[in-house]
Amino acid sequence: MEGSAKDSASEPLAKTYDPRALEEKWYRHYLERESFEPDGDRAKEPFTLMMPPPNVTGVLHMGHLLNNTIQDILVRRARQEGQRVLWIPGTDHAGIATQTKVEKILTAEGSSRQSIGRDAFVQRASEWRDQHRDIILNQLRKLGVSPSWGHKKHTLDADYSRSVLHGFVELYRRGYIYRGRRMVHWCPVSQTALSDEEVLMKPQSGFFYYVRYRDLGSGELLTVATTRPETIMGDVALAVHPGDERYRSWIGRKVLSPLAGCLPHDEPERLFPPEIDPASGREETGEIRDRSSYAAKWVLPVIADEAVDPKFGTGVLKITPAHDATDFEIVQRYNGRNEGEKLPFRDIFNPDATLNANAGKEFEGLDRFTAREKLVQILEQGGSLEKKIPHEHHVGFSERADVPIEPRLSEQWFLRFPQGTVEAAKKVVRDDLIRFRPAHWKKTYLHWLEHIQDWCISRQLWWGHRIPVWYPKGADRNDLAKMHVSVDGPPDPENWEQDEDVLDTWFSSAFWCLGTLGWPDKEFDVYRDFYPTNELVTGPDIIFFWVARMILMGLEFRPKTERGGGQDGSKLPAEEAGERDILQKNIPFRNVYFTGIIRDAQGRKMSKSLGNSPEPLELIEKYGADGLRLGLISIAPQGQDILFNEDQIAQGKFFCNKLWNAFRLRQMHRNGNENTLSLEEIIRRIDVGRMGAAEHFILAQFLSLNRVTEVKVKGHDFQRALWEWISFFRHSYCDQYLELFKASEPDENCRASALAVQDFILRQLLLWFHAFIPFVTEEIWGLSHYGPDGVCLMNTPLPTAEELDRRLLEQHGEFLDLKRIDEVHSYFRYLETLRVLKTSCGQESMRNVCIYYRTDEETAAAIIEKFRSALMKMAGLQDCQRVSHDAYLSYSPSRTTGEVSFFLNVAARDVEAERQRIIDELAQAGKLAQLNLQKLQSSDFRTRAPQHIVAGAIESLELQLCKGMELCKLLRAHPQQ
RNA sequence: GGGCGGCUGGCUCAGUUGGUUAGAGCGGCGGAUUUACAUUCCGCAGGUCAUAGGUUCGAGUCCUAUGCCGCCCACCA
Repeated sequence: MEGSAKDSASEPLAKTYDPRALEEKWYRHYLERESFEPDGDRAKEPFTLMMPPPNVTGVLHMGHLLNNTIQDILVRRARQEGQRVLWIPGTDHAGIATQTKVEKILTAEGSSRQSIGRDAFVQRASEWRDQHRDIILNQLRKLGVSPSWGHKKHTLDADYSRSVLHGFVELYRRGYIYRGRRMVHWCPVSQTALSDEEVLMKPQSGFFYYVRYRDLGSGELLTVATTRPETIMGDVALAVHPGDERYRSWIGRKVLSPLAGCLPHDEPERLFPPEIDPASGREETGEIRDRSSYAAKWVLPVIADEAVDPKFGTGVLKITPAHDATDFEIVQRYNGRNEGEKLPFRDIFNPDATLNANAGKEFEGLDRFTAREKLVQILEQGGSLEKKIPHEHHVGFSERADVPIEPRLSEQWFLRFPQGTVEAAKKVVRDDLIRFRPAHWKKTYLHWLEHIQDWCISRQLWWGHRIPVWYPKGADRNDLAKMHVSVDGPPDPENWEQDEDVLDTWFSSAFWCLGTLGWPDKEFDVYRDFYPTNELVTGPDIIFFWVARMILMGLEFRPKTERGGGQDGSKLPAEEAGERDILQKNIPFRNVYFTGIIRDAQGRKMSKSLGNSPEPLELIEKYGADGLRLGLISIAPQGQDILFNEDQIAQGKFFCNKLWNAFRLRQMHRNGNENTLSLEEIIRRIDVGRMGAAEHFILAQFLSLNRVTEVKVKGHDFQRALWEWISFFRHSYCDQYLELFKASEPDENCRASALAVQDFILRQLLLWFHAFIPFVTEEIWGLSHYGPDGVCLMNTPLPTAEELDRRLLEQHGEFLDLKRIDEVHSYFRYLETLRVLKTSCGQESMRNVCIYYRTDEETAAAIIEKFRSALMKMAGLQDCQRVSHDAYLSYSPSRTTGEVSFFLNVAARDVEAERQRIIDELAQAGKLAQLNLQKLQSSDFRTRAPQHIVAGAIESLELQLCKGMELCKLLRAHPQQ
């Protein structure tokens, strides 16, 4: 196999890091070995993750990249920690979206779904789906994701469909699913009902039309304010608040619609004569109502209802019960109260939101907005329009079709979640049995459950799971006793007709954690130890659509599994709703990680229409999957929106390159007897007695970081841990340690020990970074022989910090020398001071400068002498000499750390500037000293602050005073001439 | 109308239970060098931590109010 060892000698790393070839090579390698399938070893703890199934109609976007990168990191890390990982990928059939796509194709062919019929349409849609279902998943492979491809699911797969239908049948049997004629949100474009969640409220500027209705008897006028005058033909009453003094006398009276008599084809003689006697109005009304449909249409009673807000508009509401949810309820209440007269529910719209025959000849066939204009014109001409004023209000839009929805009265299927399950769903999240990250989404989730509404789950579409309900042919469908509800249908299908509707796609997604594992069939046994799942990674925008509903379904069905403990199919008894341990076993997942939305540099949402989204595959091409993954994660704070910046992605690639080169350097220092580089071998090769100070320094830092970041990773704080490792590697390891290593000239034995320390760190770095950048680490791993031949990095466990500490201790005992580590810290401090000194005098490029230093502290002098050669190389010096403790070089540029002062052996170009700089620095030291002094002067501070803070203040004061003294001496060496 | 999140150098963000002089990356400016790596390294400039109060020996951090930006929920026709 390429990339793994053929012999024991190391293969050199190529001069340049080229992600393309090696990423492709390794992905193929993993697939061939089925490395992503769950390990068969049942002793290992299972780890399950369900990929949120992308829509088959979708294209890969930035959100997918981020989301799947996070998931991949989680599962790769779980594998490295010795867990048996099952990550199920899949796709969603996307009911409305797919149906719309296929219908468009049919339209282009001059055909339609109606003309080809249901079976042929479903066939066409299936074909289209088959062509597109794996596109996104295949694109995701380029990102290097590692789901268990062998367990791929699609929501319309036969087995998954059975799970969905079983869920429906069971919920029906338990009495939570019912059919009813109710007001629903209707999308006139898709021509289907929608759930509340699929409606988006958008602000719209329109008009408030004040329309006059005339009392049938007295001729008095009553003004109604409405935003939808086109529904006047659907009016069946006017309503006022029962307590509204202004209109009390109107209740029970009859008014004439302002449209009456205004239409050209209307028959004026049927109208009531204007001179009608008010006293007899009541009887006349009744009479005319009875004998004329015309009157029935135009004569409206004024009724009273609490729902009317007296303060809004004129306080009078026109009632169109077929086109407004509030009006519908008002009429229902009214009809419930009234034994005699019942108000009708007059529907004046077609399914596509054009007006129908009920609206009259003038309007039939018109679009609702055209009708509005025409109607306003007619009202104006008829003198019934009092005024129109601009009005800003919110209108519900269909999420998919982006058109205003119509409230529509229709026969639909609804799901009402049982209160016990709803309470349990609240509890599991409130008490962190399911942990939300970031936690603030808990409130949003709980608020939704507090106000949970019945869910309209039927859709008037053909593409989806057809509702498993059959009616006897020709019988009354409302006869519930005769209905057949089952997964497999009636045994004599020829005598039945199936419900035409399909289920909401989100209803089918609600079973994703169950159905993908084979629930409720026997097959579930195979996977039962994978439920409940561990993690869910998704966007907060589908918290209601998907997350909440999966939790509800999981708790409702309580599948019996190894990890869970529910009674399969049993109800969740209300008294158990408080039982923490039972709930713990029945949740569908334990952690939910909500990702942020990726926005463009200006903070706008990425969208196709704006064209502001980079092409994901191009990014991979440009920066490599590893670079892209690392860049993406490094800019993605937990749960916050992310402003996309391509420069940051480039940084990801730069890091991979740096890593690559650090290993090239290591390989250049290889010697012959380093064939195996197992952890054991590496530890053995560290010769503690010959370890340099630099190795003490870097190893201590490494071990400490290892411990600290492990805690962060456990808390899912990957980004923070990642930053620390990146910074350690770049700054501490490469820039500080390796440069020092290269600059010093250790003897052979010390050198061997240093290389062993490097291997110890590098090996762990590869393991640690592997979950983030799998390919480049795998490639380097293979070339460096850190594991046995043929064993991938992917299959190598990540040693814990505790384990590394323990193994070092076992082999070598406590050996880190704090004093020597401190020396290295001092070295870097002196080096920095020297660099600043050179730069500030414009001597950066000079390598022939000589430095003098003076110090009163012999330890400081010893450190400088010890690191002299490295210091000279790194700072670019020709010489570095100590001068006697009281020698200050006049007019020489200088810098002091307080303990050591450095002088350049050239005269300062600008003595005054040098003097000024010293004084500025002195002022700064004085300011800080003063600050600490002030604190110490306060007895409150001395008594109330903790001792270490007080001690810190004293120490800081001392430091600044020492530095100040030294600066004063330097100042004296620059006398005014 | 209700709720949530944010406000820290030019930009993007860190800043854990309050504690020495508020950090980083990018960008800017100035440099280095036949170097494991220019996909590199060194240095510099730049911040009254949105505003006003309060608590405290001590506030970017806690409390109250206000402002602005963003998001979610909501049947006011």
